[in-house]
Amino acid sequence: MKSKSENYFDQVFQVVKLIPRGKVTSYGAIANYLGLKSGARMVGYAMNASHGEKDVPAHRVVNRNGVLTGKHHFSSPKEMEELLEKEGVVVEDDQVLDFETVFWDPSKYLL
DNA sequence: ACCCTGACGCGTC
DNA sequence: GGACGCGCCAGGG
Repeated sequence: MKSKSENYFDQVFQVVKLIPRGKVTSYGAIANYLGLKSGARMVGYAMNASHGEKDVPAHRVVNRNGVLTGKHHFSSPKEMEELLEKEGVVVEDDQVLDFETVFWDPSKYLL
């Protein structure tokens, strides 16, 4: 047992794993869906731990602005936008275009 | 064992 | 309308 926090870490991982291909979501949306009082911050920390998780597409998680904030955490800064564009998500200047269109809200699409 | 920093978001000034 | 601070947790040096 590492710690109890791993519990909510796992919660975040589950949701991220469920993000459909070609869609993106925001840290806040996940936090809101999980009801994390601390907010998006915890989601961010959780993503940090998602490094070992192979099934966690962290590249589909952006901030509320649609900006690829965590791109620098990948093997290569370009990897995130490449992965997204590969899935059909248009990214320009580290920002997701048509963010509302490709936005996938867990609490809305996930019951 | 302590100090620091870090994938966010929102309310206020 | 822009800038700043707060809240919260964990892992690393």
